[in-house]
Amino acid sequence: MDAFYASVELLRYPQLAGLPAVIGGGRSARDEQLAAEYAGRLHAIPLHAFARLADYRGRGVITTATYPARAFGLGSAMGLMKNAHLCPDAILLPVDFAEYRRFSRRFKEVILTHAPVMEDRGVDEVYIDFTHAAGGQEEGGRTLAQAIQQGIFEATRLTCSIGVAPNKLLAKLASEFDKPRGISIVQPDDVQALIWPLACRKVNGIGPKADEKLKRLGIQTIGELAARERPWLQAHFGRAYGAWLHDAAWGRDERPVVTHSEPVSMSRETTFERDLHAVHDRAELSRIFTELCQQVAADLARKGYVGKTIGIKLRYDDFRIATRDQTLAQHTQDAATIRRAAGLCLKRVPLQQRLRLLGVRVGALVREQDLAAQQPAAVNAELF
DNA sequence: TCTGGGGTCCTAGGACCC
DNA sequence: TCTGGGGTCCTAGGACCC
Repeated sequence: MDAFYASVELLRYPQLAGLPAVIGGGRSARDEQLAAEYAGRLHAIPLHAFARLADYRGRGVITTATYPARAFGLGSAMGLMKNAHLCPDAILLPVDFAEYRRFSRRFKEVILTHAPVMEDRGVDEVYIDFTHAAGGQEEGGRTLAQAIQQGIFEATRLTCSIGVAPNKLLAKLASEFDKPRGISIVQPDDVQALIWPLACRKVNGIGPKADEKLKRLGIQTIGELAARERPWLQAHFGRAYGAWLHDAAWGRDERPVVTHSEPVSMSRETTFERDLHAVHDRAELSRIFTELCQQVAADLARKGYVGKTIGIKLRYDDFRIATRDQTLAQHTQDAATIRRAAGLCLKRVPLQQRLRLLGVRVGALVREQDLAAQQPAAVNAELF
């Protein structure tokens, strides 16, 4: 989807069209106050919008920028405070995940009516298997891609960009060729001309660390990566990742489109408005900790899962991260049980330094009803 | 004036078992 | 005096993605 969060906000507030706006920030008490202050001042801005980016004082990042905001150099994952100077008058809107999820469901429903084999890749992205879908083989896939774009636009007034290719790796690269509203088709023979000139970082799976290392080794583009011998890459990046890098550079990818998957873990975490100290801010920290446990417990219950591994995550004021976890004898979704186990985890971690973030995670998930069916069988097995 | 939240997967060492 | 080989589970950290 093109600038998904921002596009959804533009549907609600068409008066933002053409203006630089960013989605991000949080919902702290101060955010709410700021919003109230602006409510009466700018008739064009909705009640809960924060208006000027320069006036924001929170610790958030930009999740999405409208295309006019991108022209100012604003983009996702940027710190809001740090980048406010790039465009002080940009309008800051709070994230509304519930709304984005509603639109996410709608556009995915449309896709499923055209092509039933779809892999969910998050709120704004999917892989679609065109192989056996109507129009999927016409005009190199363009017929189906156009039908999907049009169907999504009619249902949601949102636009998307589609890449059609022989596999997921290439399709993902192709989808970014012509944003927004683009359709790009990459055939197997196009790898050299269309893919090799791209920066390695464009490949899904080459992140900042790997890209940095590749650059140190004199490799900037995918073509330069393809030119290296497979064993050489394996010597520098490990057997598995080195081989994968080589395959990726040659456009090889055999992964299927996966239509269903089970969650492995659920977590809740929060960055504090100010850094907190385990001793000086004990009460506040404890309150937040309990709340996080209650939230995960509620998430588990709502979705019908129980988990066995309880974990915590801390981010210190210097941004270092520590995690601890503990596996229980039995699966649980109970807030108090999670709180107790998480509390024990917390005791195993150094707490001298100030904390920026606290998180609680429940892993080793099993569906609630599967567990009920499983347990008697386990008891029987032990009898023999 | 620094840098969100919710995930997945991989690696590597150690415990433990047969 | 000299200690295997394979497997699973647990734990901590880290890379990466949306």
